[in-house]
Amino acid sequence: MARDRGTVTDDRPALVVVVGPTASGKTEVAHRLALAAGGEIVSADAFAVYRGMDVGTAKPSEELRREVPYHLLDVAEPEEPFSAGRYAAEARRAVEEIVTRGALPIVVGGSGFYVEALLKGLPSGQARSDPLRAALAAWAGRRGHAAAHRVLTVQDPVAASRIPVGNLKYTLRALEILLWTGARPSDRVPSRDPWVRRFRVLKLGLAPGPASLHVRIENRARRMLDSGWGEEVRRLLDRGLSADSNSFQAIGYREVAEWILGRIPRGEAEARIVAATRRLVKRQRTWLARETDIRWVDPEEAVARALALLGEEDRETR
RNA sequence: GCCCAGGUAGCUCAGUCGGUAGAGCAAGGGACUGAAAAUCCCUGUGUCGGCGGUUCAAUUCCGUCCCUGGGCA
Repeated sequence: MARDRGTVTDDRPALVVVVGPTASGKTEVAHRLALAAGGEIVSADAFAVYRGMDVGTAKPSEELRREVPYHLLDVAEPEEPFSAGRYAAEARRAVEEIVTRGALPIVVGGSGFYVEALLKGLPSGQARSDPLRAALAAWAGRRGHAAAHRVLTVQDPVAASRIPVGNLKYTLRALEILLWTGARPSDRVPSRDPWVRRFRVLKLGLAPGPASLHVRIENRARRMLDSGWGEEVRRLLDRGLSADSNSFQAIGYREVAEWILGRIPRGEAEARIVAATRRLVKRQRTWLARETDIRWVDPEEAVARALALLGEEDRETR
């Protein structure tokens, strides 16, 4: 890190973070880097945390997981709600343990919010209540999103002014913070969390060109449908997983369910999945565009560049 | 060949009692403080199938041709 140059020593352990849009090849890069550098991987994927959701989340195969330890995969049941807070806590523990073992921690994933929660932390304190959240949702269902927003405007005009009336989810979240903590959401300060400062962070971004990325997205959707995604969804439905579950909001699961239930042809499901993935990639790019500390590298050269950069930092800070 | 119904934004369609048109989806841009592969915000000029005619003015009325779907032969 630039600000560390000039210090006499920097014996902090390295922490590699690989980010990039879906289908950019992050998983492969991270895995090869782990093999080359003696690393372990910490997934930063909001849906790969769920057990039994493998094909649709493009989870690394059993073979890969035998070659390199993976963390933060399969840590929750699909029926469970999950959260960025829980992710950050467990991922930090995983990173610390990897370092204790003397290995290189490599965080990789496309959930920008989760990566941020891990590195920068979230506002302190327990600020989530599922029962309250359910009650607020039921209330808003009767009264409407405009009424919910009006209540927020009275209680916290600053927060309300930042949230469009149509964004019920954000409005309810703000009311939840208000009712649960008693503090105004707009008064919550971003945590000045020192956790990440104990590492030399190397943040790599992978960004294939739009044309090749689109081809990769199409191939990926077809490959996933060919590799048992239908059976996977069938198993989830058979075990009674509700389509309203958080986990079932992952791209493709509803579409695949409609396909295997005979409501739409497979080609239709595939086309919708491709379109949804492209929209996701757009949102991911927008998110990543504001990060200033990413070193963008060619996916082909990512591993070599990462190894070089890790070595360079060692030399500079020796 | 005849009879119906259509041909309007990339797709599905609405609409103009004649004054050159608008929704949803797609696409593009953006936001993002514990649901994030989620949620939300912004962005709509297209020979209104072709050619003629009527009219100050036609995508809108009339004629004709072409195309699509359905029916009858």
